[in-house]
Amino acid sequence: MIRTRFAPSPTGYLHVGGARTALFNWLYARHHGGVFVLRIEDTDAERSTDESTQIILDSMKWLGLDWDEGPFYQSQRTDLYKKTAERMLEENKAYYCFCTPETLTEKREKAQAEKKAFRYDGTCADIPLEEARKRIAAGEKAVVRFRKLEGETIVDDQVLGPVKFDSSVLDDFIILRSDGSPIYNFCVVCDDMDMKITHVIRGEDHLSNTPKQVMLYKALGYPMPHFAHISMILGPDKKKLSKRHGAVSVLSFKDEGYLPESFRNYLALLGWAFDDKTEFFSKDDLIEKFSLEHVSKNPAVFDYKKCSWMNGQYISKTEPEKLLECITPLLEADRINISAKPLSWWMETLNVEKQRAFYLNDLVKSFHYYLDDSIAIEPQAKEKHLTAKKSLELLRKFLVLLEKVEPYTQENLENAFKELMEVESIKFGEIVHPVRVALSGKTVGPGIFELFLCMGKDMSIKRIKDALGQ
RNA sequence: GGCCCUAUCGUCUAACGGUUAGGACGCUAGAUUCUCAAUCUAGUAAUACGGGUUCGAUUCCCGUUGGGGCUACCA
Repeated sequence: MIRTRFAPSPTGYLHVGGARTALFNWLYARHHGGVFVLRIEDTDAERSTDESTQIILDSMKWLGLDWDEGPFYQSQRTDLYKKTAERMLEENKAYYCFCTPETLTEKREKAQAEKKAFRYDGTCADIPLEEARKRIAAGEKAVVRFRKLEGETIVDDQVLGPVKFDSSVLDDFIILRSDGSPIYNFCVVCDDMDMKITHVIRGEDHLSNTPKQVMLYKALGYPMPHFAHISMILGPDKKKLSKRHGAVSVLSFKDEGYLPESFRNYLALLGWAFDDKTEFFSKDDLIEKFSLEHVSKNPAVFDYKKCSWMNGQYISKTEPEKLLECITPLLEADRINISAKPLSWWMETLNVEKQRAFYLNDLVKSFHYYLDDSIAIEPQAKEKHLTAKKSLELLRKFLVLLEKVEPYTQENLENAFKELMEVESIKFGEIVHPVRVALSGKTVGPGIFELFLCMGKDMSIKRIKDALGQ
């Protein structure tokens, strides 16, 4: 049975990189009919917050990444870590260290000044356990250090292949703080073992930690999980993607009007590809086709343009019923009254407007010009099409014809335009632009007849009158 | 500084020793007797560099350079 896990630390929102890690773990588990575990790594009491945990949970739900077990909280599992550490102490695989943070910092700075790598010098490595216990009983503070293994450690990575680390680059690292709380590298091993994780899929920033963990597995006599490290996600400047680059939290994409399925699709394409042409994948496609073999090794730059293009593609392919459901809260937030129009009108208008929307918010904006009492005309649009005397004159004449259109159909609207074009001997383009700007306040939008039909006769007349200042 | 990962169009990527190096985003141009940021069509653009191995290297090996990561009583 394949078991994967996503183990974020709740020190902020869930960002793009974390989301992709979660996605790959989830996909791998689902593809193999395995189990996906969620574990919150909150052993850093200083930085972990409940709000962050909630945001992470919300983000995952939005992306549709459902977990089978958890969320487990490391802060509630200290017994496991303490017992394991105690066992290691007894077996002489770990030892108490009384060096103070101050002396350690001093030594580290000195090493840095000499441009040497700092490694713990083993000052306390030979203190007998009994003596150490007496000193602790007497009130001294001590951390627990792991006695590192000698020789070469090989991480057989599922994405990168075998990666060698020499023992000399590591030192006797701390597994328990002086207050008895456990350190990340130690918890991970205890938990992954306890939760029977078979595949550890995580960001490449954890690759350097892996030899430490491999040593712990060996020392503890635990079976080794498979490791798979996926490359970092970069910003346009090729630096690790961060706040500096703009929106990076998953929820901000939600707020910007992304559909979770499109965002998930784009995320999957960052570091993974199925073949040389397919790029649209439904949830089921992703589950069926995902494999670690097709994960690429090199870092990927997050392309906001392609991401929004993909969102636009999804929006235009989405059924209007579904779209209305998605934007209902947004409409309400914008005080647009949904019951002001029949459902059929919403469906028709959504089908028209979805064609060129990139974000759900674009859709919401478009409903303002259909439904608001009055609209603001974009300055540039007004300048270009509603300022020249001739434009206004034509618009005035068109209004007269429009009022007589009955019944209000595309054919009759076309005839109204034709009549004006003949009488004034003008081209379609000369009248269509002023009309469009009058109706919507914008220079771009749906076809003019679609716009008229969705807007309705009364509102169309009102918009033109408003534009003429009547 | 030390250690580790990595290198195909500007970007995401396909090719797993033999292809006119493919697709997508972007960009440019044309089309749409109505707009465009939509749509359609066309075009632009890449194997970082230097050595090997091989009949043959994008592909395998080594080095250089570039990019990234780690180097805490953070995760």
